[in-house]
Amino acid sequence: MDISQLLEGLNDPQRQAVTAHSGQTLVLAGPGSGKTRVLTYRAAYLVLAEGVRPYHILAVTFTNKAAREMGARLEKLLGEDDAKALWLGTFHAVCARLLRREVEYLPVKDNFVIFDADDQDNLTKRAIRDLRLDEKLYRPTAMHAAISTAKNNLILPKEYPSRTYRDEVVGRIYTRYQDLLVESNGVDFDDLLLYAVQILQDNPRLQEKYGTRFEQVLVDEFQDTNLAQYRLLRLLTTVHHNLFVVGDEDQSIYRWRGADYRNVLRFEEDYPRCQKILLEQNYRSTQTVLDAARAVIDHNTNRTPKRLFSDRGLGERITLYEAVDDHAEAAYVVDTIQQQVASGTARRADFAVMYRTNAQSRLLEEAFLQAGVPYRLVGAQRFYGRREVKDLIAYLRLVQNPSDEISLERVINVPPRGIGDKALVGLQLAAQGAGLSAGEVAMDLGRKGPDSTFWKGLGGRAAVSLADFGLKLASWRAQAASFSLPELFDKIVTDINYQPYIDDGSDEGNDRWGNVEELRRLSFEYSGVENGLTAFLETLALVSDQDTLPEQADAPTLLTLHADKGLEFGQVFIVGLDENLMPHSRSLDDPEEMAEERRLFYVGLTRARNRLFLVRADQRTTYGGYESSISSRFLRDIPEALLNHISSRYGRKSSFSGSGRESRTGREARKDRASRWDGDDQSTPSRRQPAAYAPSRPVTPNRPTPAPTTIQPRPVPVVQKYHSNLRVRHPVWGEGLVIDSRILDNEEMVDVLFESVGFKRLLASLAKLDIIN
DNA sequence: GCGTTACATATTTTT
DNA sequence: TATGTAACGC
Repeated sequence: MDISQLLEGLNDPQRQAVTAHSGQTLVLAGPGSGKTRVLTYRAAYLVLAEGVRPYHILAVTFTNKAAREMGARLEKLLGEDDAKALWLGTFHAVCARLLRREVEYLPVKDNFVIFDADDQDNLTKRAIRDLRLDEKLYRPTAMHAAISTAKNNLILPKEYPSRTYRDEVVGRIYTRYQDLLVESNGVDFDDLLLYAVQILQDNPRLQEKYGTRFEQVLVDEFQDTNLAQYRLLRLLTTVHHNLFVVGDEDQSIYRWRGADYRNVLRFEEDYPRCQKILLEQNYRSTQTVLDAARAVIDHNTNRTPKRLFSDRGLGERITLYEAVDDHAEAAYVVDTIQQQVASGTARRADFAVMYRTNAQSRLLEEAFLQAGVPYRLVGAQRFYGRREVKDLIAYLRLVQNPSDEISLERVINVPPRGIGDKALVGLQLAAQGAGLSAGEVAMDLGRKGPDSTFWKGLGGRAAVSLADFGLKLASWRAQAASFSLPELFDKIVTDINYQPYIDDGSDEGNDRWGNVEELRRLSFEYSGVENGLTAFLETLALVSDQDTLPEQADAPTLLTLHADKGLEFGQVFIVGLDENLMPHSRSLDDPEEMAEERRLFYVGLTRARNRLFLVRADQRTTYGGYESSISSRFLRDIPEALLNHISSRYGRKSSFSGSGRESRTGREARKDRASRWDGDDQSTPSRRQPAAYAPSRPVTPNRPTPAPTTIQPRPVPVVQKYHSNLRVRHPVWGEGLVIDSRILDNEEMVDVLFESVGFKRLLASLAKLDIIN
C-alpha cells in the first residue's frame, strides 16, 4: 500500500495526527470525526513510512469488536502477516495475554481461569458468609463494587482504608475475597489489569522487556481508561515513550467502572511536550443532529469545547414523541420503523433503538415480536448468562482448573446426584484440612474409592456420590490432552446425562438444549488449536456485549446507551427520556454522575447519521403498577427550532389525569394487555439460539419471515373500534397506521400516522376510517 | 436431599 | 416483574 494514497483521503488535522512525529500525541476526536480511521492509519503509517516492525506495535481498543474491525482494516493495508504480528486487543485481553506469558510472577498457576462478573458476585457472597457477616447489611453486589473500585484504583486488600467501621468490614471482605480467588486459582476482570501493573512495577526486568518490545503504543477511547489502565500505559512506555491516544472527554461514560476522563487532562500534565490535535469535522451526522448534541453537552464544564461541524447539510428535524405510556412508546417505535420499511424509505438495519437500562428492552422486544419484526439485541448475558451455558462452562473450567471452587459449587450437584449442602460442606472441610481444593479431594475419592483417606470422614452415602463425581472429573482431565475440545465437550455432556436434565420436551427445554448445541458449535473453532480449552475459556470470559451482535441481519438494533459507543446508525430512537430514567435516579444527587448522564445522552444523539427520534412516556410500568413520569431535563436543552413535536396525549396533564383511564389500576390495564398477547402463541418464535456469538433472546430472523401480524381485538371495555398497530385508510389522507386509541368522554379518539400527512388525531365517530386487513 | 411454597426484595450502565 | 431465599413437608 502506498503512503501518499493512504494520506490522500484525510483532512488536515487527521493527516497531522496520522503523521505526527514520535513521542506523545493526544488526539481529541469528536464523534464521527474519523477517530478509528486515524488510529488504524496511524498504525499503518508507522509500519509503512517509519519502518516500525508491526511486532513492536501495541494497539488497545475498547471492545473486542473494535479490535477485530481494526485488525481487518490493517490486514487490507498491511497484508495478513504484518497485521497479525501487531498486538491488538482490549486492555483486558492484552493483559490476559501478558499474564499467561508471565505467569511465574503471579500468585496463581498457569492454568488459572478468568472469573466473570457472576463468579465475582458468588465469590463475594462466599467471602461474606465466611466472615459470618449479614448479607442484608453488606450486600454482595455493593461489596463487590467496592472491591472492584479498589482494584481499579490499584488499592490492595491490606491497603484498603478503614476510616469507618463499614470500610473496615469492606477491607476484611476484600481480603477474604482475594484469598478465595487465589485459592481457586482464579483471576478476576480487575486482576487482569491490577496484576499486569503490579508485576511490571515490581520487576524492572519485565518493564524493560515490554518497554523495549512496544516501541509504539496506540490507545482508543482514552477518556474511558481508569487509573490501572493509565498506569499500565505508563509502565509499558518507559523505554520508548511513544504513546498515541485518541479520545473525547465528552464521550466518557464508564465512570462507574473506574474510568476517569480527567486522564485526558492528566496526560497533558504528565507529558507537557505532547502534541494535541483536535478533530472537529464530523462526517457522520446532519447539522441538526450535531446542533442538538452540542446544545446538550455544552452544559457540561471541565472540557475542551469543540465546535463540531458537518457538511452534510441541515437534514431533518428531530422528532420528539411523547407517548401515553411505555407500551405506546414501544408501539410508536415499531410502527415508525415498519412504516418506513414498508414505504421503502429505509431498511430495517438502518435503525437503532437505545435506552438507559436493560430492563427497558423487554417492552420493546415484545412490541417487535408482536409486530413480527425481527430485531437484534446487544447483550452477551442473553446467551452466556443462560443457566445451561454457564453450567457447561463451569464443567469445562473445572477440567482446566479443579481448584475453581465457584465452578465446583455450581455444578457438583447439577444434574442432582445426591450431593447436598451437608456433603458439600463435608468435602470442603476435608479439603481444608488436607490443604487441597475440594475438586482435588473429590478426584482422590473417585480414583481410590474406599481406600481414599477422605472416605471415612464423609460417611457412606455422600462419599459414594462424591467419588462418582470425582471419578468423572478425573477422567475428563486425563483425556483433556488427547481429546479435541468438541470431543471433551461431548464426553462431559454424555457422562453427566445432561440432555434429559434440561430438555424436558417443552419449548423452553428445547431452547435450552439448543443453547447447549450452540456452545458446542462454538467449541469447534478451538478443536485444532493448541491449548484449545484455555483459549476457549478465555474468549468466553472476555466477550463483550457488543461482540455478540450478529453481523449481517436486516433488523433494527436494540441496545443500551452504554453499548452504543463507537457505533452509528441511519436513524436512532432514544426512548425513555424521562426523569429518573434518563437521567437515571441514581445520578440525581451527584453532579459528576449527572454530567455523565448528560454525556451518555450526548453519545446516543451523535450515533445518528440522518434522523433522530426522541421518545418518552407519561406513564411507565415499574415493578408494581403504573407510575407517572415527567419529561427529561435534557430535552429542555434542545432548541425548539430543531424539534418536531408530536404528542399522543390528550390535552394537558390535568384533563388527562382526570380521565376515565385513571380509574383503571395498573394491574387491570396490564391484565388487559396480557390478554392481548394470549392466544397468540403461534407468533411467539421459539427462542432457539441463532448464529455464533449471537444473543439468545433476540430471535433474530432465525424464524422464517414472520407471519402476517394477527391482531387480536382488544377485550373491549367500551365500544372501541381501533387500536394500535392497525392499518387504516382515510378518504383524503390515504393509508396510515393507528398509533393509539382511547375512549374519552364516550368518544373514541384515534391517533393515526398517515404516510401522506403524518400524524393526525381523529374522532372515530366523525372520521371515515376503514380498517385494512 | 429435594421439591414446593411463600415471602421479600430489589432494580444502571459492563470489560 | 422476577429472582432469590427461607421454611416446610416429603
